[in-house]
Amino acid sequence: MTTIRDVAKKAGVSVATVSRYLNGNGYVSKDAEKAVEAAVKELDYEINQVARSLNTKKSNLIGLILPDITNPFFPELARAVEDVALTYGYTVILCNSDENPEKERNYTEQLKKKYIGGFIVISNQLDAPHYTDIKLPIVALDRAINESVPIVSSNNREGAALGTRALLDRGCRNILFLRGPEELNPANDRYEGFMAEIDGADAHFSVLTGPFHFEESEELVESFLKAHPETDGIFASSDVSAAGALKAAHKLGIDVPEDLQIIGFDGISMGEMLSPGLTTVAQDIYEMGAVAARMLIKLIENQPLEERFHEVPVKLIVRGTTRSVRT
Amino acid sequence: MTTIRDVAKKAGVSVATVSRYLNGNGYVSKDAEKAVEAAVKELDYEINQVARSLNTKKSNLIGLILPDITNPFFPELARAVEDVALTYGYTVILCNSDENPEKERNYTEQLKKKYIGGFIVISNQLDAPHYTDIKLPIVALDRAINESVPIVSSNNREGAALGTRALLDRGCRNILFLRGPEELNPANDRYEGFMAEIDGADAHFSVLTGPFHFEESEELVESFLKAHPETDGIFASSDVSAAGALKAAHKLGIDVPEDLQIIGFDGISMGEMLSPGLTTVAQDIYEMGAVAARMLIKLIENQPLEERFHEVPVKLIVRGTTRSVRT
DNA sequence: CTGAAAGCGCTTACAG
DNA sequence: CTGAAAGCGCTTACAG
Repeated sequence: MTTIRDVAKKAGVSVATVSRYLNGNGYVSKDAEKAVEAAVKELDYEINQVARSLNTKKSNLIGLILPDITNPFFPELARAVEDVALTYGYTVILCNSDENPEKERNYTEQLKKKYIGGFIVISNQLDAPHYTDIKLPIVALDRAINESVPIVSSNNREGAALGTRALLDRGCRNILFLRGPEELNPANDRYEGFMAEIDGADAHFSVLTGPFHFEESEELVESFLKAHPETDGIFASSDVSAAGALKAAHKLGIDVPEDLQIIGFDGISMGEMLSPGLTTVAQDIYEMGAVAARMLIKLIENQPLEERFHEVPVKLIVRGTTRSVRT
Repeated sequence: MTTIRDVAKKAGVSVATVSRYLNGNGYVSKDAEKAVEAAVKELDYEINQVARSLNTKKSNLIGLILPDITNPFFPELARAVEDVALTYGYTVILCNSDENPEKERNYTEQLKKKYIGGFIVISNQLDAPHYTDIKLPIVALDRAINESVPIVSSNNREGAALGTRALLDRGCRNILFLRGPEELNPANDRYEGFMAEIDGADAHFSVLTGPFHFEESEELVESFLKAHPETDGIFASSDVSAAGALKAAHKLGIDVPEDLQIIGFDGISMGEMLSPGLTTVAQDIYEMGAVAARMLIKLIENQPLEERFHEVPVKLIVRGTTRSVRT
């Protein structure tokens, strides 16, 4: 392994000068610069990040804390984070938290010992001490808690209004809203968006609360549909629960979209694989991850943030679970 | 930040003794041990991994190199790797390669500078110099290349035979096999398994080669089905392409499973969300990732490996895209 | 069994 | 603009 010492020797300067050259700080004369540049190239020198970290107490590691990469919403987010991290020379550590504060704390503690640069976190525990006391840059994704940490999220409220309107415009008059977990801010925002839009509309509606889970959604919807056969529209606040609703409808022999229209929320790729393809309010998941990563890196590098709250627009993707608009 | 020096002072011993105690190597007297233990507890001391790494030229980082976390096969694998890594005190770095050798090389190079412990890699490039010359433990997943690197994979051949037999047993006599990319070993093994089983069976068959991609599979199957309406069974060598086949069938108004039965391969969770639910040859994806992680950690810690080639069994999960067995 | 000392490969005041 | 030197927080022969 060639070290900064080897480079210094070959270039005929001190290691301090090489270090200054490498870091682009401090003064380095043109001559020295050239000599070092040549030596670096000739020796194929690459800096030892560990040694550097020990001095600077920083590393180019960033931590991505999310509930479970197995949840179809997260892989695309992780991909985006990794892509931009790579661009800026950072490396990402994957941390599945299972929404468990103990696991989250364990990660933040362990990684601080590695002088990790900062965290992107998707969690409901953002006000827990291991985050508030962390003294490291962090950016929240998807789930806002308070003003103190920068956040990027979708416009969930507007998205829900969009989906609701879509159902209404397509003639639905007995709508079931599948509401997500009450401890999730995005789910609550979607609920509010739905309520705001349905309010005053010429339609009946019901709300069912449940997790963003396929089987449970399927069962929930199946029994609801049995009890309320007049239901002609379902707005699920996640694609996975929409898939559950669709499956329930199929099981009951209900024609989608003729007799029942379904709209999901998220825009995960599974949506198009269903039959019929799932109409959904799509988040720009990749964009969310990319923006969050860029924000975090700015924070790490002490650059100013233009905004501490970034909202990514949402759009309706119309596929087979809805009919054409009635005029 | 409290350092080993603080602990030494408080315990009234030298830093060398504290270090020995911490690493459990070298002799430490009972008395010294107690004193250090107490000091560590009292000061809430935790070792600085970066400083340690600089000395040992090792870290408890492991790299997971995979094509794209966005491909539904990989998240569960990543989850398993992370789970066992955590158990052993390791941390995983996520690397999306896009099957691009340049990106892979870049990761292995960059991470070596961080004294990464080793890699778990899913790649077709295992014989590229950046792997063969790496001088670091690596374990291959899913795709074997040669004897030199330990590998864990599914019994793809047997799995394919299993799926083929399932179609035959259920009365299929005109079978389409959706073969995956020819550069993928697992895909080839599945092809061989299919051929071995179909050979001599009282059935016609065709083979279509294509990527494990939803839309392309859908298009491929749609035109095939138009040209060959007598097709009564499709065995796709991935769940995603099976989903494409199912969608094509729906589009053409073909009754699945009455007139056409479909079996996939992989066992990803999307399978159950389809309607009807996808019958599939399921790999134990989590187990594969877990075994690979355990193997890698053994390698990193210089423990003997019982086996350099681990094959994880595969099983048929029967859902709605197949009928009951004809007797 | 234990400690002083050198060393891992960098960075950063400081003096010149 | 540059170099000598101390230091980041550990580990590890080596001598005792």
